[in-house]
Amino acid sequence: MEDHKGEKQQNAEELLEDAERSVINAIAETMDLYGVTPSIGRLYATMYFKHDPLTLDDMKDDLGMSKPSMSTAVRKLQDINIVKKIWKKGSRKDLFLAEKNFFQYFSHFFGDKWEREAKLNLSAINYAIEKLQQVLNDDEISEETKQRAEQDLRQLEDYKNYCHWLERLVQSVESGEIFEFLPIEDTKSEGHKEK
Amino acid sequence: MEDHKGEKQQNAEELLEDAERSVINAIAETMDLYGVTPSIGRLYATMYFKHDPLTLDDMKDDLGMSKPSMSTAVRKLQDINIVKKIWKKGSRKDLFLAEKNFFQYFSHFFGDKWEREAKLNLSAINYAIEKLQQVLNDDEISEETKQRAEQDLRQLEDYKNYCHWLERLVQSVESGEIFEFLPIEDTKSEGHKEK
DNA sequence: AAATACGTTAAAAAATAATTTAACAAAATT
DNA sequence: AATTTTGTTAAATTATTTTTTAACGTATTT
Repeated sequence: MEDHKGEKQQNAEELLEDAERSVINAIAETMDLYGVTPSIGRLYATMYFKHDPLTLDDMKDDLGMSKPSMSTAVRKLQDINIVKKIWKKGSRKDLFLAEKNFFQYFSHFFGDKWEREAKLNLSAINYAIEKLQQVLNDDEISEETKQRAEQDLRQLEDYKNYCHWLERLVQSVESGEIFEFLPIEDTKSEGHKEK
Repeated sequence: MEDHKGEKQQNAEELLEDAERSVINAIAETMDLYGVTPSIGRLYATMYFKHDPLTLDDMKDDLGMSKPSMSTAVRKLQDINIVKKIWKKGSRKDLFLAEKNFFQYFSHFFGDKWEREAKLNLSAINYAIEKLQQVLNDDEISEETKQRAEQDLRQLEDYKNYCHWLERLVQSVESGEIFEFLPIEDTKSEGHKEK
């Protein structure tokens, strides 16, 4: 009945696993909310609790998945800049470490997406505005068509303003300026670890 | 060779279609970026250019899809609060109208997600912190396990701060306070239409 | 009251996406 | 130089999601 570990010790390890598991699930579910697939979310969440960098084989063992899956998953995480490849003398294998500062995470994740969103849409909007102006500059066009063009144009000007606003949001997130407006507060006493 | 519409008129209509199509594609692609499926994104984008409310049959015809698809798609758009059901005297059919103010869109879309994210994670974090404290309060636990618990605890305190920050971000987005920090600027001369 | 119109749910089919196994190429070790 | 290790790509498989067709229930009209 007696094991090599004390039962208290064993219980403590279970508590710890349990604690980590609950947060891992929450993180993965959160990422799913923004279109990151559950497996990739789970990989990030698992790495979040690792204090040393992981190899692809470590990930494979931790998640019980194949190595090619880990390879592609970790690349996606690198693409959104929340996992970095680490160089370490001696190790032949690639090593990966997760970004643990969620403010950093937030900046990369949303910053990149918003930037892409603004660029993508501004390009389409400008193209559209040009076409609409061509319609409005022609006299032989029916009133109905012209009105629709005008209405579209008004709407797109608003949309354009939104895209520019997004760009400024990105800027303030990436520069950290936003944290002057919405400061990072510490619920616990000690000073916050910033990079 | 001559049609019932003047060829200029016909060309104008094509330009207009072309203009709208380019923006529709951009909006749908953008929404896809955040995990909204292409069809649902395309539906919203199509509705964005309609100035009168649409019925399910209108949508069906516009997108060339089945009515049940439209029914479920429009419900998802209602869920993220970017499409509203409209009541209109006389019409038996349900009528739907898209939110056209993208600042409003932004607030609903990200506000709701961030709120959910914060709540979900805070709940998991608090659960985890409780477990970890149990480990730390027990004397018969190995130093190694305790250190891991302490490290997790420190990390989770940071995570908690992030979640609270998210909550305040939501608040400032929903109250409109954020637009004092990052004002909505008009690239065109006229004043911006606010609700 | 019977018939039609409308929206939704359920089941089936089709289309996508995720995952694995196998094959490969590059680098390091023996 | 031959062999092993490592990471990635390609093809095949599996799983999931999306979409449709069919069936249903409610309300409206005739």
